[in-house]
Amino acid sequence: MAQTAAPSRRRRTDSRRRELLDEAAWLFRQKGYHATSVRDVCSAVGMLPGSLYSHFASKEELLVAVYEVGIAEISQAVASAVADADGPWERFEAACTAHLEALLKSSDYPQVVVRVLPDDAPGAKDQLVALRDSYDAIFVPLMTELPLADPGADRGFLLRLVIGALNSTTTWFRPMGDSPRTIARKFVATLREAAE
Amino acid sequence: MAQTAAPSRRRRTDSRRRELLDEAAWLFRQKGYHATSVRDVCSAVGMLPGSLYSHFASKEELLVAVYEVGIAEISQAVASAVADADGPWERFEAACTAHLEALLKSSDYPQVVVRVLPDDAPGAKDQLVALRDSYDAIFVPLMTELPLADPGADRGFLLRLVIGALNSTTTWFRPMGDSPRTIARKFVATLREAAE
Amino acid sequence: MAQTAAPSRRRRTDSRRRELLDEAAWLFRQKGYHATSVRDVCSAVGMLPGSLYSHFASKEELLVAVYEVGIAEISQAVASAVADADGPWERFEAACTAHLEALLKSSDYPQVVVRVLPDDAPGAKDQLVALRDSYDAIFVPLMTELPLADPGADRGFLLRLVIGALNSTTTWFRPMGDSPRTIARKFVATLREAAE
Amino acid sequence: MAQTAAPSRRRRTDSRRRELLDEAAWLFRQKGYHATSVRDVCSAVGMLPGSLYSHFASKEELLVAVYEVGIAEISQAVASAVADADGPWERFEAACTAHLEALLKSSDYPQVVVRVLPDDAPGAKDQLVALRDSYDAIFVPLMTELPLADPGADRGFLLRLVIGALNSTTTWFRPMGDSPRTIARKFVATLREAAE
DNA sequence: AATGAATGAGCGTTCATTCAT
DNA sequence: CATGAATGAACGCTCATTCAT
Repeated sequence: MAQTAAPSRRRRTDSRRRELLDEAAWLFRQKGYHATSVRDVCSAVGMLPGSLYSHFASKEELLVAVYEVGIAEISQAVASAVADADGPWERFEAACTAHLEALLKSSDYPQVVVRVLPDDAPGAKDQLVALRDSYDAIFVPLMTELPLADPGADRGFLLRLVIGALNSTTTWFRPMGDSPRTIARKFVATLREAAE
Repeated sequence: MAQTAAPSRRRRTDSRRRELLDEAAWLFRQKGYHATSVRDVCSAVGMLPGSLYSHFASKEELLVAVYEVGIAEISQAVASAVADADGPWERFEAACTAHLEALLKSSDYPQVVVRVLPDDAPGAKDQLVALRDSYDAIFVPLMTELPLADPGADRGFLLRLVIGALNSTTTWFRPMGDSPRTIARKFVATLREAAE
Repeated sequence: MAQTAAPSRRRRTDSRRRELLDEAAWLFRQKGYHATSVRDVCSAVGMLPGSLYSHFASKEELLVAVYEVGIAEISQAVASAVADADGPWERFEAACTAHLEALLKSSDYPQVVVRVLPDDAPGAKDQLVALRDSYDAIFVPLMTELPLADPGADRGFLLRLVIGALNSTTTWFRPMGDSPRTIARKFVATLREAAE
Repeated sequence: MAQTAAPSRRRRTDSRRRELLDEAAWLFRQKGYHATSVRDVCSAVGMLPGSLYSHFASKEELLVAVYEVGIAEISQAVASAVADADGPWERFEAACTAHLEALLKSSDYPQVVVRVLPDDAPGAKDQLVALRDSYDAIFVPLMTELPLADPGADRGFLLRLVIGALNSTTTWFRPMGDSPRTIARKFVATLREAAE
């Protein structure tokens, strides 16, 4: 009974932080990092510019936090999709589907990872690169187990192209057209024909 | 006699303009549009910030000019490569090779087209989008004539993925590794196996 | 029984207040008043910035409190040194020695009085000036009783120069060089020769 | 005739810079470095805050420029006073008189050197210390040639006390009281009696 | 007594751009 | 064509302080 007080304060605090993150994710995705000012983010959640610094030490740290959520969301989506699939091609397609759905639906966070380059925040570059790498690592075993016609194919090379192709969908995807799932199916079908 | 003065003056002017373009291309490619200031560009060519406006009406117009050169360079490279090739797959591979070479070698201009999004310069967005589209148009007939296993395949969709994959090379390409030509050959070989 | 709680709590409170004072003295002496933030002081004692206001009404009042300790320490040192000395020159030298030792050894408080000007805290200026004056007053009788060669000398004027000279030692004193006591002896010896 | 155009522009430019310097000197002297904002300085000369940066790269560089003028003024005053005097004590007194007059009359610049500590501008500390040292160096030969009763006296030590005493006059000097010249005469007379 | 989120004002500085010279 | 001082707005951030908890 009496316990509700503390959690409620904590919840309100967390919710303010979350509001800032959500708004930053939206703006970073939409306008990019440099074109989004701290004032933009704060005024969108009804705060004064200085108040952001109760939650994040700097604009760069805010970006890192958005990146972390983005990577967490897409990583988790891919990991759980892969866990449910049987067979190497099926796992690969499941991963691509999950990747595209995370990227193209609802949440803004994963798109920030694609749009905002680590170079945009020099002081946080290493953290951002590490986060990106940690995600790419998920795909490596999936790629490795793929039974390709040419077993000596450069799979690291192919993986980079695959991710490049998938991420480029963010620039032309429209909700009215093919769904992320359909895009992924078409994409993998093309590759699979090539490989077998 | 008296006419010689004008051309020589014009030539000097053009060369200053070209210096600004070259420097802007280098900086936009390296740091992006927002992270590059008019000051950066001017001081790199030994000018004061205000002097840029003798050559370009605004920073956005400077970007448009860089875009134009970038599109012109890569378009011309692709067009002439395609003209020299026989057969649909050969033409397609020639186009991809020329695209990658234009993107990854020597000139900074084409990379600016890939790195700087039209959204970064709202006032020039339409021009930038039109330039991008004019380039993509070159690939459409090449894609159309490709003899795919599934003749009903969505070729517009495939084209976007292909260009996305090719452009993503800018983020990981290193001069010490595979050459652009090699990358293109591997890439097309994979697709060709898939298609036939 | 029940009374023991209160004193112990009070003691804890006092100790927190003292920690803040000590840290403020150190920082005001080292970096000056304006260059020291409330944050600096609080974080150095493991408090949050707002918590200072449980102990002091404002940053200016904190400065006043530090000043008070500084004046108290140096006044007491000088007074007790003077009490132990015989003869006007001896008393004067004892005062100078005590002044320099208070200023240059261990405690940070008296140095704050020298470094931080009353003007730095406009709202507390009068209090700070009064504290400084109360200290200078200790020297007045010592100066008055000094048997100078020229009995009509302007002793108020000399006193200000003496204190100015003594206080300037804070800018160049190094613990490895002459001790405060030695500096004082040399200094008074010079003056004494002049006077007699 | 035609030459007047260029100089007049230059003169106006220089005069804006000089206005900024004068105002900065006044404010730094009056309120200190930290308590004076760039906005204070600019608005006092009818400029916008950003416009200062056409003349000085930073607030610290503005301080350095003020310091330089202050050191130049007082150095030149002392040097020319010394050149006109005969005899070691006469030269010493001339130097003290010039020092005090430079410090206490008309110009604000030299007082800034006394009031603002090198520590206040960490990025410019070395320059400020070097400027201070360059001034002190002027006094060294004057001190060295002084025929003291104790020829083995620590003249470096005495010099620091002398300068400390002289500079402390800035805190209590009032134009209605003794003139700088009178203060210097009294001061040197005291020392001279001591020495001979 | 202490927290910590929030305030409101202000900081030093940079920006793209203008314009008289 | 180029200068360079100036603009006006905005930048990321820090400040002393408040107050509900």
